[in-house]
Amino acid sequence: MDLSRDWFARDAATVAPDLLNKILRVDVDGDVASGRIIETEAYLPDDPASHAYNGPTARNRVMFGPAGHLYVYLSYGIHRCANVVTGGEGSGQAVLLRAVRPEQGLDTMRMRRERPDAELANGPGKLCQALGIELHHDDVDLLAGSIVSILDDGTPPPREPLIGPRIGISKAVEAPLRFRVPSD
DNA sequence: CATACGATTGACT
DNA sequence: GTCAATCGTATGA
Repeated sequence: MDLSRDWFARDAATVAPDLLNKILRVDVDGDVASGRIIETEAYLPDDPASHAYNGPTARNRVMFGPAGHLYVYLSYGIHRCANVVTGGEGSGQAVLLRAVRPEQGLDTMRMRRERPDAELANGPGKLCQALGIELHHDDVDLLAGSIVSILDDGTPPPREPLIGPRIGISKAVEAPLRFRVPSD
């Protein structure tokens, strides 16, 4: 079932572990690919590592919009990274989707990635390539039955997620804001 | 206008 | 383990 706007409007550090075991589903012209979210990172307001730290810009404006929208940006000029906007409108926070376990549309993902199954979506850029998330999906509303949506299939988040430091950043390096499903 | 640098990945030693 | 690819964005002249 769909999640509510209020569910996404909570703090990023609360939503991030709650997103574990939810389903990320992308429908590109009827070609459906989905996966179970197994790793996330929270980017908070007043967080030096966050794109939103210096206020709204053309790139990060979606982070300051309504919760439950998708924020997609170009990483290292090559890859795409997908985030879920959280918190109250204007607060500028989001949760980075770092890894999913492929569920539906495995053949499509293999075509897009041409990699072993274990490496189809085990990274933020890989997940976007496998599921078909593109830059033009920036600002898509995940609740409106859109091209990209996040669904709750009844699987609860892990009671004790693995918690660690965030990856690939140079500021606030030690903050324990990365969450992962154990043994996955 | 010039330039430095990524919320990464994949190939290679 | 190391390192190049590749370009939009931020920052400063």
